[in-house]
Amino acid sequence: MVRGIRPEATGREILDVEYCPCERKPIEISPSTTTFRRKLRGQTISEVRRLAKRVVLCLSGGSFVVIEPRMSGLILVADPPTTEHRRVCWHLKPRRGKASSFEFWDRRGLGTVRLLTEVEMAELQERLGPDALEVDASMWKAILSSTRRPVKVAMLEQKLVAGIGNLYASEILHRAGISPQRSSQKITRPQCERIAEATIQVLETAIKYEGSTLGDGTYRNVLNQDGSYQNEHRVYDREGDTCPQCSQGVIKRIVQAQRSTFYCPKCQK
DNA sequence: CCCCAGTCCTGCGGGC
DNA sequence: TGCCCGCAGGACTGGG
Repeated sequence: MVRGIRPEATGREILDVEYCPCERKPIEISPSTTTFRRKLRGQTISEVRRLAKRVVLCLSGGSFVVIEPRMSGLILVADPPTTEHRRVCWHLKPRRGKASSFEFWDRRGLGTVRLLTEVEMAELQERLGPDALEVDASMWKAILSSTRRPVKVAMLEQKLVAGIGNLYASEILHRAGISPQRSSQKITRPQCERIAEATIQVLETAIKYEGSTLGDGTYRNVLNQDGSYQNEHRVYDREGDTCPQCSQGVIKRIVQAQRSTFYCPKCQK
């Protein structure tokens, strides 16, 4: 999302913000919609950054717009098929060859959009663990030593390590050859090395392939095009398939912390 | 502290 | 066919 929106939004002035043009239950936005609009108008987007699973628009005045898409949120710069799920729309000062607006589009409406001060932004960063792409083996060892929860559940805790989602936790552990049910505390140093390596491999490849678009059409890029990482999934949503790693195990689905986990009981120990 | 269930929403596909 | 149910790349809260 950041790579898609960055060339369109960087250096652009915000003329106006439209809030929930779709007539659905409003998504969470803060501060109030009127304050949000008033404080954004006339500001320039100086930079677009990623903060774990969030998209951050850095504003010229020193504040930040933090977009948290959660399950079904998207940022779109092309005209979407419908305006039905358009939740927030940013209108930009026209520039040749660039989109005149972009929007936060969210089918389920679980996503949030917030305007934060520098202090609030710092507080948010403090609540998050280190970014998953920056965590090496010794950091993983320290992180996983701090909890007794199953390793897959721990990997989803954003205060321990930030940026890993449910789908990717299963994929990472499969590539690392570690059971999702193993207690975090029992993960060895060599296993931490495999987790560090697999995390970077999976996340970087998923970014390159522009994410996973599942059956009901979840993630899409800013042009509303499907991603293709779903074709690279080795376990997620592949219950009953033969394990592509060991060619012997059958991929199993279990529930951990109320969320689906997929793994190969044969080669993940 | 840890852990779980419930909650916020909409929409899709499977089973009956 | 129609309906109901489970389930969905997430995160927070409250209670045991």
